[in-house]
Amino acid sequence: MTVSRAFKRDSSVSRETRDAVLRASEDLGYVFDSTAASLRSQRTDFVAVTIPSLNNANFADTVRALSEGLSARGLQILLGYTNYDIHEEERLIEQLLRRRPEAIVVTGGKHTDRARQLLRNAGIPVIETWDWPDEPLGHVVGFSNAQSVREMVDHFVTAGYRRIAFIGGDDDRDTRGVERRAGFIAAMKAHGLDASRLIAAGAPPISMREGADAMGRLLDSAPDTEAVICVSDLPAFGALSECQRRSIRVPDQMAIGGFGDYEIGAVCVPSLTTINAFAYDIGRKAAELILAIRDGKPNVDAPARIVIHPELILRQSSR
Amino acid sequence: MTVSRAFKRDSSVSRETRDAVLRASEDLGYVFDSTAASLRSQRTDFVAVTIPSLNNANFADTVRALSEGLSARGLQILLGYTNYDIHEEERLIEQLLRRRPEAIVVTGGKHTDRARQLLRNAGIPVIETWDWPDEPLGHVVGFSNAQSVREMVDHFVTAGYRRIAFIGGDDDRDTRGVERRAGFIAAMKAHGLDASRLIAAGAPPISMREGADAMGRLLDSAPDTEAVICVSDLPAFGALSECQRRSIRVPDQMAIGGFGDYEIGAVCVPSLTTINAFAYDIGRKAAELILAIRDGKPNVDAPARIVIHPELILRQSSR
DNA sequence: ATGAAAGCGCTAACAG
DNA sequence: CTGTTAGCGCTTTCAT
Repeated sequence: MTVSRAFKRDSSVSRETRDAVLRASEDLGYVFDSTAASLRSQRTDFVAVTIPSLNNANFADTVRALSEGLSARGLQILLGYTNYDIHEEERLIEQLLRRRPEAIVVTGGKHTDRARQLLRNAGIPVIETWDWPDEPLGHVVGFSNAQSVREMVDHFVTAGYRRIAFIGGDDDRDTRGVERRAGFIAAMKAHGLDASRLIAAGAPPISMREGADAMGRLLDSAPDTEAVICVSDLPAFGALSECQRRSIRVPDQMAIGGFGDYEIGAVCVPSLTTINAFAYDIGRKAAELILAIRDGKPNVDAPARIVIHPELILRQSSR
Repeated sequence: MTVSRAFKRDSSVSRETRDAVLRASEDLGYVFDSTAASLRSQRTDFVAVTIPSLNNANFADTVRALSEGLSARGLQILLGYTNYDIHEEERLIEQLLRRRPEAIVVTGGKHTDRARQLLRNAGIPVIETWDWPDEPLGHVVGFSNAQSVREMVDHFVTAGYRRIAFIGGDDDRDTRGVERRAGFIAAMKAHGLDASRLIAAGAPPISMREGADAMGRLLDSAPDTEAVICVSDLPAFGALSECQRRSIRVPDQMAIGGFGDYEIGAVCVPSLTTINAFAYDIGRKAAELILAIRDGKPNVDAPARIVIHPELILRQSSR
């Protein structure tokens, strides 16, 4: 018991005793066993997190913020990626819950029925992010992807663009991408404009290369297009690069909009008009929420609805 | 016991019994407790992985390959990031080892003395990656960063460039970056060339923006520079963008080389000469090694020395 | 094919 | 400030 207390810096162990314990541990090569501690105390200090892909700077920012916020309090992230597939997500959630995390943060608001049931029954805080679900499972830190793109379309129309295309994924796995496309279509129709210039760039996540290829097809098939909105800054940069290869001036001959405010959009020439979804803030606020619930803050009984307001950033790729 | 066997698909449980158990579990909302299983069986099915940063496509590729290779065998990754700091790495390794991972994969070959001791005493396979340490702790899947950059310098010199600069970090935290700079200096000196055009771009990881700023300072202070080699493709792209802003033609007036073969280098205009370090292969081979050791393959008693051969990729940013 | 007994390494609860 | 007892939920081992 004294060793146990010494390791968790319990104030009832004298300084000398604790130092002696820690010194002896170092000599013996003893390493504290969290597995046993977790079993007995029923506290794992794990927070499970699922993201669609590791190779995405937006989600990486969210996870980084979560990690920074939670590690300060001794919580460790148990990370899994779903590859943009809700069935893979279901399997992953089942695996993660077996580790008895104390909270779970998922990306997106669309899940299989069984995943929803697993999450509801888990008895831990569930936080859905990067989305604004109709029927949240618990807490939400997110925004409407459709609404964000609608605002960009509105801006483009106000700026005088009429023949606007959308470059996105060619299947419905990326639910945030689907929402963004739906927002594009709804906004175009609201303006009485043709919403049929939809270019399928490949399976999500859409890469720079796929964005470039999609731009090539768009220029071949609908050369009178005046502007294109892309599902993320990555294909938007690819589209820009294709314009450069074809000596098409951006924004004079073609305006381009992206999504996500990736670093590349701020640095490239011309810089990219985009939408900042505040990826880091999403993670930071999710971490704060988890810690508040853990501390039993009085007003956290009701599920939180933390809304992020994505910001339209106007840069050189549009006028 | 029957429930326990049913959950691990033990053949000695009849089909009907197993199905009944699984159905009842679903009805009751039972979720298997891996913590208890781990404690009793002394097998956690965890593999610990440390990387400098989550927001880096190269390391993300390595982790993705690890994850894909290991999850097929039921192993879960316990990921931590060191923020390019070996003291942070020491703290992280200590935390991770408490979870009793069955192997640990670390990025880099430089660690604090205490971290080295912790890793040696852990009694699990240790794999150092992305480096070629003088005194490996165990297994290695990596390459010499210095040698890779030397080859790029050799190529640039053969192509006729003489006044060559290097853009890298301004402290020694990123040990791979330090190695790359050392390789640059050694190669320049070997050719009898001036190796003093070293631009400090900021604290690692060096961003696109920092690369652009560094290029600006280089052009201001040493406008006769003919070529620049960057510690990664990210600052290399930033440097390219700065040249574009100043209407400096690449590669005619300035050649640029990067490192890491990030997607941007293949897509941007002009495309970037770079070095492919085969990030995905590093993770894949580390995963294969872990599985081979786990299966007790006969010839895995000696520490593995798996060498990756980075490849120089010549593109439009150099001639 | 199924079950009983013991114990993995900690910590909660209680005692002093 | 330190120690004793019991037990977290599984799996190992042995028995039937």
